[in-house]
Amino acid sequence: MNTDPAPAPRRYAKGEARRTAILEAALDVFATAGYRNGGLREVAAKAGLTHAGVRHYFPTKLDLLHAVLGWRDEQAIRQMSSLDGPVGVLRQWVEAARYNQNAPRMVELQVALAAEATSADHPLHDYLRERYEFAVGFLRGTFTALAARGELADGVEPESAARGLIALTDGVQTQWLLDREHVDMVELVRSAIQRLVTVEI
Amino acid sequence: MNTDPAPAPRRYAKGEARRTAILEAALDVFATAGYRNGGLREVAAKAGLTHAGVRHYFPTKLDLLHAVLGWRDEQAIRQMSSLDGPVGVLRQWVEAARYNQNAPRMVELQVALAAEATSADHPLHDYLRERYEFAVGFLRGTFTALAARGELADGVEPESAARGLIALTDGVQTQWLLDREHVDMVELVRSAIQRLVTVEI
DNA sequence: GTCTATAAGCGGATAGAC
DNA sequence: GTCTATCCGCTTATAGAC
Repeated sequence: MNTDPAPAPRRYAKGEARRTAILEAALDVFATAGYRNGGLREVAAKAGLTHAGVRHYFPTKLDLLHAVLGWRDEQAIRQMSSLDGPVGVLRQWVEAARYNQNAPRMVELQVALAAEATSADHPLHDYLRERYEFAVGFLRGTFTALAARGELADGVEPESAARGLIALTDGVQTQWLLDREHVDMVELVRSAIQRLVTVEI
Repeated sequence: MNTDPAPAPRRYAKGEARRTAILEAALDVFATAGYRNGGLREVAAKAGLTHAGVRHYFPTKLDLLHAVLGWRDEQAIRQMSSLDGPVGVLRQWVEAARYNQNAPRMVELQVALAAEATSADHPLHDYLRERYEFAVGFLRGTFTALAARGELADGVEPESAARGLIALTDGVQTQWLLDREHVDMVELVRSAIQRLVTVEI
């Protein structure tokens, strides 16, 4: 009979390392060439295997991209949700901009993706819609909570403040990619938020 | 002998008229079918000549696109500059958003272009950089003029207000393309501007 | 630049080595 | 479980005539 204790539910070390290598390669490729132009074979080459090997971990190309984006989304959401209140959320929003300022590839990916997934027939169209819907709802809730505390600036409406902040954050990325020396994403996002609330951000 | 007075130093009327006709046709075609799908023959037909005729004025399709964008920029700038003051400029900025709301293909063209011309090696990279540089300078001047009139909201700095407004205007387009029913570009732009100034927009 | 035909490359699927 | 070799159907890129 088996006297061993139940094995710990761990992932296989080699597989995990490969997975990470593939995700890093995919981020690089998608950020440079975009989702449509970036190829599985190029990702595979960067990760040191064949395209069929990549598909062992990520059955479809879309699964791969979702994995890349999902990791980042999860992290961001977890960080913002763990904060003690709406002010913390907005401060974390600024921190996300700071993080992006050190991850130009990720910014390129996001900008490229947002543009190409605009077409209704793009495979990521629905994903992106849901992502924006979630973000708008999340920020709308944040601004509503601030309104209840009386910490919202006069005339600020939660829905349009949410959409506006997201829009500005997106647009700032384009300007930053075009001229990184003269565009300060963090300060632009921070000052925009500051204009929406009465508390110090 | 020639008794006519010396001709005024003017451009060739026919060539200029043709040029304008082609640009109008190209704007229409690109805005309707997009840059990739819009064909020179369709542009030519709308302008009343053959595709070879179009190429006489614009050697390549990219030249034509560049000319269309520059032409449209000039028009927008002329409209904004002809206004009696900085408040008029901001109101015209809102009107530009309203115009875009009726030209979805044009918006798609702009969004796609802004993203792909982000790469340093894109043929329109320099054009886009200069376009943003000019727009930032123009709006910075507008906000500076408002500051001199005491019509700027507290804590608004012209440079970041200019970059922020441009960023928001860009970002709103992406959201609108993803969900035209729930995104009101005009109101989002207007309310953002309203938060920057003390006068009614 | 467009058109047409051809070539190349893509994501995807399978069988099997280890 | 991990991964390669190889194939398929399809889309896209390319070349040459116009």
